[in-house]
Amino acid sequence: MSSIRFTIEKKLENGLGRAGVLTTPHGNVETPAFAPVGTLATVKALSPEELWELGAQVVLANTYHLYLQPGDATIAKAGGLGKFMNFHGPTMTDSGGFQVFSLGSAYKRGVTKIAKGDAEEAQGNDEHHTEHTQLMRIDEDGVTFRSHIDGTEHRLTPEKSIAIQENIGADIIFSFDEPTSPRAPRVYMEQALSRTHAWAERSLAAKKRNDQALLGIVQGGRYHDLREHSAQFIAALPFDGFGIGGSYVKDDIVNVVALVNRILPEDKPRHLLGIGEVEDIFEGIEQGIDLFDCVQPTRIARNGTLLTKHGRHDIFNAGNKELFEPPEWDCACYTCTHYTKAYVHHLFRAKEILGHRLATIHTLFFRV
RNA sequence: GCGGCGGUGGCGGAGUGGUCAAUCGCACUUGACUGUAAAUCAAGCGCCCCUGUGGCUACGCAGGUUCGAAUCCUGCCCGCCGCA
Repeated sequence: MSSIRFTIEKKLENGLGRAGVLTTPHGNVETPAFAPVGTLATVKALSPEELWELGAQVVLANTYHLYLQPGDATIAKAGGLGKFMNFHGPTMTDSGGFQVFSLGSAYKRGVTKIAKGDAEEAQGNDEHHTEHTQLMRIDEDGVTFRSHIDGTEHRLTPEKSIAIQENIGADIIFSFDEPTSPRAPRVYMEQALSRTHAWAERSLAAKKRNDQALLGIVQGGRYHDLREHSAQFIAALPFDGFGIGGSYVKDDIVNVVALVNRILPEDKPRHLLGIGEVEDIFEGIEQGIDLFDCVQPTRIARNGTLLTKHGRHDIFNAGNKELFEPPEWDCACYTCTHYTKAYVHHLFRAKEILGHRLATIHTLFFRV
């Protein structure tokens, strides 16, 4: 018996796309939906009320970060994530798997999970893959890492990740996985994939609470045959839904998603982890994705880039100085109905906090 | 008037005989950002072009010493401080 219910209400005639409703203990999510990322139990720069008002239905927080601070036991005492951060809607937590990548093979190397260029280019072996400064050490059983905050050593395993996520208490949780660099050698991706699969089974076995939905994560990097194998393996396990994770070549994301979604069971929700940008979302929806999360809108907004129908708008640029018009003319968000580009530009120049808030409100409204 | 200190790129401020178009910070210009190590990071920032181990002009002004001066000497101008 799953703690969530997923109902498909409409489907594309010739394709994988669908719209539905995901019912959780903390309310419904009309899918497809975008989950703003609130890593540390806060979507940076916004209050939960503002988040709700701009249309966010669900928030994703992070296991690794909340385990380090304030500690999952504290959140449990507070009554769980939603109560702790005063967000009354559905919540989810990533398993900490992504930090195996971001603090591991990607650490201090300017590597992201998405390789630009084409598939051919990305084939290049990553010679430094195993030997450079990183905060993670991976073995078959789990991961030993050093806190990026104070350097203390910690251990994360599938069992530990699930225990922490049960303490945090989100409605939807994820299995512990190992995303790889898009440039990692195939041999390494195969090893990582078999770990991810073993960890998926252990995550399921470790689960105790029955009021949380556990989603299994499909990996396989940029290799289609590995993706296919992974989708089949994960689909066969009794998860409440699925996450698609890992690394891609930019233009190939849509193909990987289509490939995986043709294999995953139709009646369970599918979450495309950490994606994405505007085009990625349109393509993902078309290929049957129900849920997205991504740091991109909140991060670029804080760094001065607003998203609009007409593309990116860098509010920091000098040209905005005397543009006394809304960031986007026909936008109904709080920022656009009350403030001008000139003002938001001024706030960014002056390093005023309100600038980050107004930029985030607009860009997240646009994305959601 | 005398004495002391000081005048360097938009600003602050290094440098005190050669490797100086000149450390660094700020400001400015532009770019990046995809399960947040991120209110972060990167590049540029005298002028010119064939964009380079390229050319030219620069360290208050004018002279001088030296193979070579932002750096030493002389005079002048300006600022601050002290004494008259």
